[in-house]
Amino acid sequence: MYASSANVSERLAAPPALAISTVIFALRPSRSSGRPTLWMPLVRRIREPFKGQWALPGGPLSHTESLQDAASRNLRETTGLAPSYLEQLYAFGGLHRSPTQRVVSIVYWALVQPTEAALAAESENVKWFRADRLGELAFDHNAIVEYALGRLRSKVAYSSVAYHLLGEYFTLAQLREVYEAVLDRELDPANFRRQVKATPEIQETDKYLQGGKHRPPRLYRFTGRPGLDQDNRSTP
Amino acid sequence: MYASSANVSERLAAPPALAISTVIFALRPSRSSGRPTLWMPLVRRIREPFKGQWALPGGPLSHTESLQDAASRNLRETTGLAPSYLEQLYAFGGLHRSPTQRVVSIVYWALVQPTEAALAAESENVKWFRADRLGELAFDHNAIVEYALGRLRSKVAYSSVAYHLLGEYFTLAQLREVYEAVLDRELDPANFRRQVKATPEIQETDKYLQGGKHRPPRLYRFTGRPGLDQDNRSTP
DNA sequence: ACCAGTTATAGTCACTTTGACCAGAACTAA
DNA sequence: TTAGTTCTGGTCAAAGTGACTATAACTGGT
Repeated sequence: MYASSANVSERLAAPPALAISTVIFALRPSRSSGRPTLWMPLVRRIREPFKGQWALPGGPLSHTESLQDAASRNLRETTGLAPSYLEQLYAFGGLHRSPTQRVVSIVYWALVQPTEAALAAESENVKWFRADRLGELAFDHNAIVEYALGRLRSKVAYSSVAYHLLGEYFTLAQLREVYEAVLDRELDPANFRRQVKATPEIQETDKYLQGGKHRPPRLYRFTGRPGLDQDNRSTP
Repeated sequence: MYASSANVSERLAAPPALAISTVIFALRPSRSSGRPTLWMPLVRRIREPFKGQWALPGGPLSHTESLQDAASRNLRETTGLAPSYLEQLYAFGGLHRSPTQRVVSIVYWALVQPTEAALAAESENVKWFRADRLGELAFDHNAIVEYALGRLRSKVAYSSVAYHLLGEYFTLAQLREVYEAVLDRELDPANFRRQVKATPEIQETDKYLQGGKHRPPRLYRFTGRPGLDQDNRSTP
């Protein structure tokens, strides 16, 4: 790495290091209640600083890729995941984020669908955690995750990102559980249904989810934009 | 600068350059109508690339300052302004933003009060432009300004940033003119008044604006947070 | 002193949205 | 067949919003 072999004065002369990291959200059933909850993959640091601690997936920025491509590649390399939604979160550039060098991290956040998330590679150094039960992470990554959670909550409330946490077909109850998991409060099923059915991006299908213990609910699908970052189309 | 004295292979090996830029908004009376409109200061490029063209104020990131401090300093140095609001906008990192080297720009946006803006230094190389009548700017700065305008509009609509474009005391008509200038549409005075008076951050004073040609309007003040970036307090 | 002109401010009314709640429909399990 | 559960459509009151009307309060001119 850049600074690891340099002495103090060389480190001060060098430009700040630039890194890309990603906060990845996916739904998994809670062990206790079985209801969907937010989980995220973390990677174990194999070097100092913070060796052995868990951290957000990330890495340096290559010269031949855009910021978003770098985030996307990083996500794929570390977790094997392809996100259904990817958006820039924030650039973190505090002076003492890393004890060994000055690092500016441009952080993205991603949503992946449950089918993808289920077959995500887990290993000694890649593991999934409940977003509300992370331990102490490396660097300032706890603060970054909190910030990302805040963004996810506000975006779920006013835009239609929640669909990117689900597969192509879903019931309104499943969709409601997503909202409940993210917003951390219960929603009235009838009122929720009314609001969702008022949004034009929701399409009613002829299919029903069979196999449940009760009345089979109708399946819906989301017909909005493909989710991959409408922002960045205008912001290279 | 880093790459200007390097050859092609050295340039490719070097890490991407990191720059801080700022989009600065202030209100000034329009020449034609006299009503307040959005203006912003730009600086003239004195080197290649884009020598002679207008660009956003910006510069490299020093090692001893945070991203926000860098934006703040830059703003002060180039225009002499102290912002009343400052927030990170976006990190732009497309591959071909600059023809000579790979540059990642972390862009901030700022609001300054009219009293400040009035005594801002203008010179051969620093000039104010109407935000809706910029010429062709250097790099991708036109796109960045458009993005900043979008952010300003949406933030004005749902949060209380508009106050940072005004002084301490203001009439509701002045506040409405700010909203009209930013949102670019007329608002009903009575309904606007009703909404503003419903927000707890607005304080009615005993003072009235004298000297007008008509009934003197009451002065109000904004008692919300000091505007300097509540975001960054939690995001170092 | 009065009036015309203009803005400030309060209020009305219809319409929409939202939260709380109720009730029947449709299925499964026993 | 019945009990249990969820799905689904509906009502109702409260709150918010846009369009509009009317009065209050000032200035400037006659």
